[in-house]
Formats: sequence, C-alpha cells, structure tokens
Amino acid sequence: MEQGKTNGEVLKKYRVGVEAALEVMGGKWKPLIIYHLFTGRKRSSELRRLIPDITQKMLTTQLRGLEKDEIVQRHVYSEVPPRVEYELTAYGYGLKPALDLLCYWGEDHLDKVYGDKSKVLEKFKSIET
Amino acid sequence: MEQGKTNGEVLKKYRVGVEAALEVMGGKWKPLIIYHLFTGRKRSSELRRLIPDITQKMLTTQLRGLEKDEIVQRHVYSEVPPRVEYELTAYGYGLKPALDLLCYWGEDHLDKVYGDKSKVLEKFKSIET
DNA sequence: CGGTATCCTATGGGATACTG
DNA sequence: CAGTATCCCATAGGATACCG
Repeated sequence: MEQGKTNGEVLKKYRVGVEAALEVMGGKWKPLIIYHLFTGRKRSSELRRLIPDITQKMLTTQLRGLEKDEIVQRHVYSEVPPRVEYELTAYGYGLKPALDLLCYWGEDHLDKVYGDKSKVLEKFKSIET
Repeated sequence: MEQGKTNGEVLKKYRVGVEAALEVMGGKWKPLIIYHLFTGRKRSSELRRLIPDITQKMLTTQLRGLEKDEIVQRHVYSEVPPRVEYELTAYGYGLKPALDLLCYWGEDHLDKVYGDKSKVLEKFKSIET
C-alpha cells in the first residue's frame, strides 16, 4: 500500500487511473496506431497502408482522439497534394511499457487459447510490482 | 526486432496480442473487478459494495466474460442464503504487471490533465523493452 | 443473496459519397 | 492526399422487475 494514503484514495486513484488509460488508448484501432508511431512519424497514407482494415473515417477519428489527449501531434504541410504526418509525443511514448506488457500478455493468451505452451508469462513476472 | 520473424509476423503478433488483451480486460468494469480480486477472493456482494456504481447485471456479465477467459474462477456454495465467491486464477493474475503500468500511466495522465506535475512517468521508463 | 429476463438507449464503428 | 458528411447498424451497457 502506498504511503500516506487511505485505502479509498488508492482505490480511487487506481480506478480512474486504469479507466483514464483505457479511455485514451482503448479504442479499436488506437493501440495499433500508437504501435506504428513507436517507430517514427508516419503520414496518413502510410498508416492506412500499415493498417489495411481501417477506414479513412476511423483513422481520422481515432487520431483526433489521440491528438486531443496529446498522445500524437499532427503536422500539416501546405503542399499540393496535401501531406499530413502524425508523430507520437514524448508523453504518448510513455504508453509503450504498458502497451508492450499488454501485447505480451495477449500473445500468451492467444497461445493458451490455441493450445500452445504458455511461454511469455514467465518472462515478465519479475516486473510485478 | 525478434529473431526469426518477419516484420509482418511481428506486426500481426502485436496486433492480435494487444487486441486480445483488450478484449479480455477491456470492458468498462473488468479492470476494476480484476483489481479488487488481486487482493484475494471476494464474494459477489463484496464486489458490489467495492464498486458502488456497477449494477448487478453488469457485475454478472463482466464476471462471466472473465470466467470464460479463465481470468477468474467462480466458487459456488450451496447454502441458504446462497454464497458465491470469485477468485483470480494464476493466469488472470498475470495481468497485474500490465494493469499496474496502465494504472500508473493513467494516474500520471490525470495529474497532467488536472495541472499537476508529471511524476510517475519517470518511474517506469526503465521498464521499456 | 445471487442471478435472469426484458426492455431500452447511447454510441462506437462501418459504408459510401463528396470536397479542397 | 487527407478529410468531412451522411446514413446506418450492431452491441455494450443501463433500468427495472422477477426468481430460486
């Protein structure tokens, strides 16, 4: 238990904390968009190519949400044809550890579901706080 | 980049991994339920008390989902009045590292939104893989 | 006490067409 | 190329009442 806080405060912190995080990166496409931006800024067409199943509308919608939460920054170049690039903020990059852990857990889960041996779980249990 | 895998394979792995994880624990109340179960098995009425805003229906629904994915185990006692307890499986407990990171990031996000200093981010950047 | 069964609505997300 | 505007649908989630 953290110091100087009541159970209720810690509980509330946890609640809004995890909920806030899920609001920010919990959309259907947001984790994937963020993932691709981990490797550097991408223009809109690149993201569409990297995420074939996403529609233009959803790409825009999810990016706007991420922009509002200051996870990504939008760079507009006044050219013809227009060019727009999206870049993770340092703040958004801070989601990487959490997303990576979620990813590894998810892989492990899929292995489990599909009958493979659980092998990723061990790898990260040392990180438990 | 992981060994022996193409970019596509790694990408696909990441995609389904993070999506699978969000399917399992991405519900509105699931993280909160899981959190409370981190501290030990709880009976249904305890969870409702700990999560005042949840309805009976949603508690049952989310718990059934978690049970299906083998995150929680349901223990039924044939008594009068009936008693039912829910317990995290070892497998479900493996979500703790990821949930904790999400929680800390979310707290930091809320501090940021509400004008406080960002102070949790530093704490975990060493975990980045 | 714990759980269903209805019923309802809010909304996240998709398809398509259009614009600067 | 990047984005908006409609229109539409599936479903997650809430309110309420009832059951063993």
